[in-house]
Amino acid sequence: MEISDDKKIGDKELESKNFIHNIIEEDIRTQKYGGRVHTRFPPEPNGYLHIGHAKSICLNFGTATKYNGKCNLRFDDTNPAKEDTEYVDSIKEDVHWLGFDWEGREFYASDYFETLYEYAIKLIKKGKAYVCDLSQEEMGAYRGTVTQPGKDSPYRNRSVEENLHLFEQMRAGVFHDGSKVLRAKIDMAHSNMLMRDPILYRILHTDHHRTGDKWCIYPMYDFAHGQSDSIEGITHSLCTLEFEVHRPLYDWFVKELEIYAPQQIEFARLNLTYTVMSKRKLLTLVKEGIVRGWDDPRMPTICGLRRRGYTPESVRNFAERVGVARRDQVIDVALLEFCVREDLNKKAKRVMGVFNPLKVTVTNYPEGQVEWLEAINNPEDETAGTRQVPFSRELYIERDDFMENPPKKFFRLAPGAEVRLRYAYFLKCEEVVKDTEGNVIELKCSIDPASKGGNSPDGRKVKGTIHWVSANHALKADARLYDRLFLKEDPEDTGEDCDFKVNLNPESLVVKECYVEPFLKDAQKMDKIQFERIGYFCVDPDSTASKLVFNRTVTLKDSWAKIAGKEEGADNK
RNA sequence: UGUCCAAUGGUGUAGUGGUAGCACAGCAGAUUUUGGUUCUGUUAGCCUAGGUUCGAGUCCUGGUUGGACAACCA
Repeated sequence: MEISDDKKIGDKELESKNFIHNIIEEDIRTQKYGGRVHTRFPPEPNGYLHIGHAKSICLNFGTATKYNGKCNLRFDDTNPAKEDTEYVDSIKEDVHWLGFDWEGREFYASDYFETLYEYAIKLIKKGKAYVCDLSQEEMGAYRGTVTQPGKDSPYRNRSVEENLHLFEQMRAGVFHDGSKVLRAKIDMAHSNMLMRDPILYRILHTDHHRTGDKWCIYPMYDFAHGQSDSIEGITHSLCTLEFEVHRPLYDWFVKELEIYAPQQIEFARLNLTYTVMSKRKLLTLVKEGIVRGWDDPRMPTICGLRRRGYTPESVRNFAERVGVARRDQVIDVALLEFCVREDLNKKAKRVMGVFNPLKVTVTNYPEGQVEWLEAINNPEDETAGTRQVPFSRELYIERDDFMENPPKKFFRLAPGAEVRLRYAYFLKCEEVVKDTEGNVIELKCSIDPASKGGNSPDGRKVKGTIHWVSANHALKADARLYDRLFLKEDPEDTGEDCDFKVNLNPESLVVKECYVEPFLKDAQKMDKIQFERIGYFCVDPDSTASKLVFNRTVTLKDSWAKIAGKEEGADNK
């Protein structure tokens, strides 16, 4: 796979520093690893990647790039019961989409099963590991608690020969699942629970997605991860804070095994307001049909963000801006939204689309006449060029752009008021047509023919410019208006006996039919556009030749909504 | 009633003993054929009590608050 130019990593992302970079620069200075920098991104292939993983991906790959080092993609596949190639494929796609390349260094912990087995033998021979027959419940009891020391297993003092023999038999499939484990012999009274003779291997007669039925014993995370780092020559093993307590064990293994020692450095995982991030909760959303799947545009998964219309650059920029530190972080989702607006503002073509149509008849414009008017595709990018937009006697404008009794600061259309139709004419409202119930159903307006293109030769100013489409030329399309999935900043902030689902936003998806200009008829799936004055959208893969489907990525900032909101608040006082 | 980790504006993040800075959010204004963008200004911060020092956000000690740790998960 090639990485296209627009996915290349920008200089900006290489400039900033964090505490990990400080450590690395010191290590380079002291030649701790001969000046090498080698990181890795180590997902377990048991689920889809989310924005939190994106932070880790950007940190690991970005750090390698910054210091002319390397970053491996390594699948931590030591639990065959949960893992699958389906996830391997999606993870590779997502990492690549983000703009990173592992240059063929695609590794698997399962690649090292044989070496890991030999490492275990070495530990047994040193008297540092033993086969234990305690049941799961018994082992729990022997382990003690965080405030009380554990006690030694009765199997702790088996001879090296017996342990060797038993471990060989474990591998040979002599024992059934759960009947025996291999444990490290460390200290059952250690203040760190993980050092109380942790399990190295368990028996699992389950086929592995890569090694098939070759193994019926599998290494635990702690015995596999650090040694995999060591085998790959990783210098800085970056992981999240919850692995901090594992570090003494990580160091213990490389020391006892007398192998190359990478260093583990922990950083805070990413949390977002109005968002749940745990795999379990995301799975709940999918399984219960609350969202349409892992790539539902409301999901914080990378594939969800992609379908929502986020760009790799915007996600990378976000990862850069959130920073890397050791205190828990809850990032305002507004920062994510800012990042995507920032990128899309530079890239998205502007087009007009009407979401809540109100019919306008231009009474002084001849029936049947059509003019094609020139419109700028992107004021932020001259190379985006221009397009032609059809104008005719019958138009649709946005219902919100007309008020019969407007407040002072309302610059849009009102009886007797004049606005500019973008790229077209000044338009004046002459008459309001209502149905029998008093609802406004149509506006009869006139244009100033001299103002064609949007400026009047007499220098007359209008304060408002509104968007429109020609009724007979407009395409009907579906718009999926996405919003935050949860109503509360902290979805976990629930009453007693409630779970996060009580905080779901019932309007996180509103489907609307809209009218868009004919320019869009050739739009391709995943194309990103801005409907002027509305928001950024992308073309959903569900689109067909006969009907386009647009996903709202994010709204435009709306300072009118703020003003209007304040007026309303004032009225209520 | 344990061990470890953390604490800087609303949210994040810099500051490595010497004038607390940046981003987002907020507020005010300018520009504008998107009430978008852009630009300008502005509100707001070192958890606490001691100690070391000429000088402490930074170093030390105690406290407070928050987090992690008792899967044959990773």
